[in-house]
Amino acid sequence: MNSTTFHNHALAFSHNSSVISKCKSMRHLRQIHANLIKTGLIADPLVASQVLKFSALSEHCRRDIQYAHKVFVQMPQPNCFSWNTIIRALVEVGDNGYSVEALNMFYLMLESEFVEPNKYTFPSVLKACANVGLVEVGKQVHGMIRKYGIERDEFVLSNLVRMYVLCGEMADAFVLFEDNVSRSDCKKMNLGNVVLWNVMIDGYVRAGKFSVALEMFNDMPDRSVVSWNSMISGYAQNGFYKEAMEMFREMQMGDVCPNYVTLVSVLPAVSRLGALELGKWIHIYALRKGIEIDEVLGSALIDMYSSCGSIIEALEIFESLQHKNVITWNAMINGFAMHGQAKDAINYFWRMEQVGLSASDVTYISVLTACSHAGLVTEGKSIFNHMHKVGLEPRIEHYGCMVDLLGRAGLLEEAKQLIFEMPCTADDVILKAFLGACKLHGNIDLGKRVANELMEMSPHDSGSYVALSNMYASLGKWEEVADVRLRMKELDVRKDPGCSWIELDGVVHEFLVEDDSHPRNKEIQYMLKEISKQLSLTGYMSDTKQVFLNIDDDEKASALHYHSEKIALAFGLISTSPKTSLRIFKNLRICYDCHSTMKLISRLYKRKIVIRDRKRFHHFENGSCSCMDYW
DNA sequence: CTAGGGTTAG
Repeated sequence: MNSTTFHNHALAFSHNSSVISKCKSMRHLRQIHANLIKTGLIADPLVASQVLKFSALSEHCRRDIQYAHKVFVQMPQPNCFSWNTIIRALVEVGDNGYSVEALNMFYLMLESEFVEPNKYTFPSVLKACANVGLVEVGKQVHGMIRKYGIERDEFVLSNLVRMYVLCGEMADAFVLFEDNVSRSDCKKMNLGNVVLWNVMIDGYVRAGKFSVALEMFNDMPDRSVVSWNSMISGYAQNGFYKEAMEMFREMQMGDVCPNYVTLVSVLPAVSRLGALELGKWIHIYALRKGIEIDEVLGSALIDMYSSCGSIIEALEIFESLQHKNVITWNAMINGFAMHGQAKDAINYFWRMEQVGLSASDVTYISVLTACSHAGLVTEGKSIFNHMHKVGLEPRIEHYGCMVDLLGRAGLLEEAKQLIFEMPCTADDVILKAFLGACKLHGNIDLGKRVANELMEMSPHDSGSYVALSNMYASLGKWEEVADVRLRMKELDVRKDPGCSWIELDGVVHEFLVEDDSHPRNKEIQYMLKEISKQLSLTGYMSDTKQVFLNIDDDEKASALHYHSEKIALAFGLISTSPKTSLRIFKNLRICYDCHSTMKLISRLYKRKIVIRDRKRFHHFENGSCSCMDYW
């Protein structure tokens, strides 16, 4: 190559390189690529690498791994950078990547005599091992890393530890972690160090070892936003909602600011606890901080608002989102389902298909639940059939919805038939739905059989015993009730304690059945007496049919007055100014008596009362409930 | 060229 052509070449390269770096679409890249082939400039490994890098890893547009692969295999002598690029692209594409392909590519790289893997190669290779859970391969790779003497590189090291963590080998991860953390001076706690702690914390959270994770979290010298996020999402995903929210609160006391992921992680906990005030704060925080409300954060907000009783605000978020994916629609449809707005759920279900998104299996669960809670049998059936039409195989959850839909509507025979006909074997949830229907429609014979089957299936689940006992109680068969209770005692099965909570000024107050532990218990008790006095003035008689105990009517009535939602209600009434609406949450489903009481109170005290029970919302206003007494 | 995320039958 003489100096002129070299000069031209260098010019051409810098020109093409900048063209590629400004490239915004694969279409555009193809044009440039074609041109490079025509002019022969593609022969320059640096130019070819740029083309490869764009098609494999561009962040401006959808990557095209197939195209990248074609570019790569046409390279006569790919350099180390090219190998690293294609391996990383293979690991990163899609959800779990083409990890096996990436590993195969890595093996080819090892065989190539022109290149050696370097510290940029191994992070991707380790990720591939972790993705497919190949610890043995990971260990071999670990050996190679040692041989190359790059084990101490912070990126290599953190990926190495993460590989062990994701393969469930916490002991191996810990050895590496400890070796490297104790080695470093306390003075220079660098970023790589925080990452190692974070990876370990994440590992313990994944392994369910929350106390170890927390201990490490407390011990670590420096916490980044990721450290907080790992703890928060770990708690939230494992049902430790209070802990997740507590962490989030604590985080705000410190100097690390919540980011996008923090919000997305904590919102499910806020939803489950119904902490609307905090949820609103998070929404405003995102707006104030300029955190983009995309379809992911948007879906979490929709779920939060609808789970906290504010379906209108949920809808506002939904409408405001430019990009909506299936999960966004699901969150909205599920919101309608929870609020008993079955017609809306169904409308949005069809609208979703109109805008070209196909409903997922989750969508069907939500829309079928909506039909079930509203008694829309015909609609539910046709939507269930629609599933077949679009080629979605109903899962047991869908059959569960249908059994519930039919059973609730009193079509017990049809429900039973479906249980026999469905391709999967009935699980406890299906039988519980059916049992609930038997109970609702007073079919004691069928109910008894299902309850017994259920008790055999899961003898330590209190549900079947309670349902059976309630069925007997409603028929006044006290001997049988005592019998069921004896069986429970023998097997040490306990009724799930009812629990309700109410959020006032951002603080969640929790009440159990017959709870007298609240600091304002005296006033609460006084209010409860006042309520029952008011109720009896209207001639209301407690419905004691569903009381679990065989005691006399007076005692039963008082037992009902101490259901946790009533205590929470009394507390809400004495703690808020007149006309304020009250939102109460309950871990179980609301009982018939509490439901009637709430209706009356909404009229007597002129309060809107919103109750979220285990499954859905009840909006009480002026003596009636949004569920139209069908729940 | 490291770590963290949303919807789901009783």
